[in-house]
Amino acid sequence: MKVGPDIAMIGALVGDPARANMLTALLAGQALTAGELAREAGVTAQTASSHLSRLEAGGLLTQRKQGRHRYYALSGEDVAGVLEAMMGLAARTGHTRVRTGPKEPALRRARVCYDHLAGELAVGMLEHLVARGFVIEATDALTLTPTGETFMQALGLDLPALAAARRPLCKGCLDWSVRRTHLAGALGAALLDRFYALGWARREPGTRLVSFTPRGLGAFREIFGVAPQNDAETDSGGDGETEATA
Amino acid sequence: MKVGPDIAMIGALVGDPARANMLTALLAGQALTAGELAREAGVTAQTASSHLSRLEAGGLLTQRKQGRHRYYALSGEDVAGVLEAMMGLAARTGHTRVRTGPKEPALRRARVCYDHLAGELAVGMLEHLVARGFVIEATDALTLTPTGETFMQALGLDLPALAAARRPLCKGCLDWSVRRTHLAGALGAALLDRFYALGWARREPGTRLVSFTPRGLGAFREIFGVAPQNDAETDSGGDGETEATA
DNA sequence: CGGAGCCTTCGGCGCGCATCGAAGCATTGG
DNA sequence: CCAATGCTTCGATGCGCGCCGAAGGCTCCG
Repeated sequence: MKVGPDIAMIGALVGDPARANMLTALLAGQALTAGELAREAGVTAQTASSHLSRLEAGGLLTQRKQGRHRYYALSGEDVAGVLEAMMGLAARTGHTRVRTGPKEPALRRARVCYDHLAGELAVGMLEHLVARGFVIEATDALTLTPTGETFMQALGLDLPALAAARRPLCKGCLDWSVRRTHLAGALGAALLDRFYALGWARREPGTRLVSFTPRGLGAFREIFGVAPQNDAETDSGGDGETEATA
Repeated sequence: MKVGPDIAMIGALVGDPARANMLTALLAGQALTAGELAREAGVTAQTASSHLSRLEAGGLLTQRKQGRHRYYALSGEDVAGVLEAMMGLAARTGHTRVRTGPKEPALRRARVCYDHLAGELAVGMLEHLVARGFVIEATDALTLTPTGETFMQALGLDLPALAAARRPLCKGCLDWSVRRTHLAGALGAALLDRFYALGWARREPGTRLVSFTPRGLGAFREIFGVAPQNDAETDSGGDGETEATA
């Protein structure tokens, strides 16, 4: 009985602004040091330390010592998924400023979600994969079909290696901007890596932005049939997420 | 732009044990009164009231006045989705025991709601009554038409007696399985009684379950045109907690 | 109408915890 | 060895808010 308290613990962890800022910063997928997270959250190192151990004790974060640094990262993809879902909720319930910030549109277009692609492009991609029968979308479960495997291998993915990993191959992740499922899991991560390797896109350092080159966008659209709309540039710069404001 | 604080607000709402209990209680889908939720959360009515307005202000709950009760329900499927995702997280991080409620499907199909029928069967029945012009459904108000009166009398209902009662003849009542209105009021209660009398169905003692006999289900479907799908059995007893009562 | 049930608002109490200053370990580098 | 950096622990402070008792508003019922 009493499942309430359990989810309350998760909620309470996310419920503090400082911790929420840390978590959203870590949504970018890369591990950050305690100091960076403190700055990100706008609190002192002591306070951040307290928050971080709390988050780790709660199972949301993993920690790795390296030299005199302590690197923190989300403990898993599911954490990222829940956070994204909560962002979506916050957006829908309208208690968030709908005021679109300067770099919002680009984020909405293509960004990294933990280790895979998110945003309109990602949603469109999955949509296309499903339409062509490469992926089957049941309730909450995604499966790669045999023809889908062929397709992925043609893209240059090493499927056997992916299948060998303990990690689930396909997973759905709710996208907060589009409010639709996009592809996560080992396959989602591998695809994003492939896009980088092909020179189609690259990370904007310090942000969650994924910016596609014109050539990459063209290739992406040709293969995945995602609607055009050029997002083109990203102003970059900026701090690390959370803030921005005009 | 502060996306952090937004998810922090959601988190904080879920983060309080009392509120978390309310939310998980509502996760079953059915709307509950403020009092029931107070009991569910183990707090007094005043405290619950405060929590509920907070949850409503936060956009997680919707509220509907019905008589001297105030029914609260999750504001949408996405809220339920986020809550379940959080429960999943809590389960994974090992800070909880998972409890799966395997008694739900039958309840979803047909159950008693106070004194009338609820569940898919009930929603389908009202749908049919409206489609055939026996009942007119305005916003929040249901009216029995003359042809509807004839129909009810053909079923063996004593309409004059029902009309004589102080109790409103027709009333709408929220149902969670289809998130639609089903028929309550004196007519709804009389219909359920009639089903019992006809031997179509009977209560499972100690639960809210209403189990139809095969013959009764057939007759019901013939008359009200509700989609087939045999509900077959009802498992075990279950606790019954939350709700019910008279 | 008056009484009862359901719920909300108001006021005050008290705990929890986020926060920061200062000090204590650890690691790196000279 | 000492100094510097990165992070943690300790202690104290203050605010937020969860909680309930009491009182008021609605609604239903006889």
